[in-house]
Amino acid sequence: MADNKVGKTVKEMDYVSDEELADLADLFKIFSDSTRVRIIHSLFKNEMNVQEIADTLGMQQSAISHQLRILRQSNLVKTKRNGKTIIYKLADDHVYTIFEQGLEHITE
Amino acid sequence: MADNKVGKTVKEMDYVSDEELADLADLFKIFSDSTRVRIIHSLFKNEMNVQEIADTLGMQQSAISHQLRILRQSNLVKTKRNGKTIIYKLADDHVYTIFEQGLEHITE
DNA sequence: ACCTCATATGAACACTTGTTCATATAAATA
DNA sequence: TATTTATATGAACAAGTGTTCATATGAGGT
Repeated sequence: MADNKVGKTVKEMDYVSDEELADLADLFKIFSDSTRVRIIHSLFKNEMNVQEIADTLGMQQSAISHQLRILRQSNLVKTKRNGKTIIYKLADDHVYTIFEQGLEHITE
Repeated sequence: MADNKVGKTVKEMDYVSDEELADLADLFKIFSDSTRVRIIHSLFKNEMNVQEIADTLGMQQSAISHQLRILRQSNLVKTKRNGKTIIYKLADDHVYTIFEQGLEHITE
């Protein structure tokens, strides 16, 4: 801790394995596409079905569906059925914090 | 705020422009490569010159130098000269917080 | 001033990624 | 059960990315 140049820690950052660091990179890779970022951001306010998301972003249903699959596989979104449509919502609010930190870095 | 599904905010997440969201994606894109993540992580402990980083990661000097250029252009690392070598250090400790949040998400 | 050597750069390559278009799938409702 | 329709999927393509190899650059030390 004493030789830690960047100050206090919440989770200790020493001794993180290369595998964990690779997983970390994979997580950030999901946030590295603006379509996915816009999808996530739009889900902060309301849960939505696929077509609503597509309409909100002004993109094709297929493109959105492909991206939703990636978000699903990473357990970042959850789904539930409502009649004929499938409604997407964020899996947890961890992403919110990560986005906040990122935005703070950008707008400084 | 009342209709915010994910709870309290530090920085308000409503009304973020598409341009800001694109910038956010670009920031995460930098963290989406495991080499860059490993470089950043190794700089948490000590500042290092290019060859030291390459040796630490077991990679070629050229590969590291290419990645350091990306980190430099994003103002994530700073350089100073020490004799013949150029020493890299993190520009600020914002990255540390972002990494922590990411690691917490992974290890939960 | 001239080497030396650490770092930076450019071209080439294989690999990955996001979108579109066309179509398959499957649950709902008549 | 048949039909409808929202969503998912696969192939194809263009664009982007990270590494290697070879070489340029330029500041340091003599």
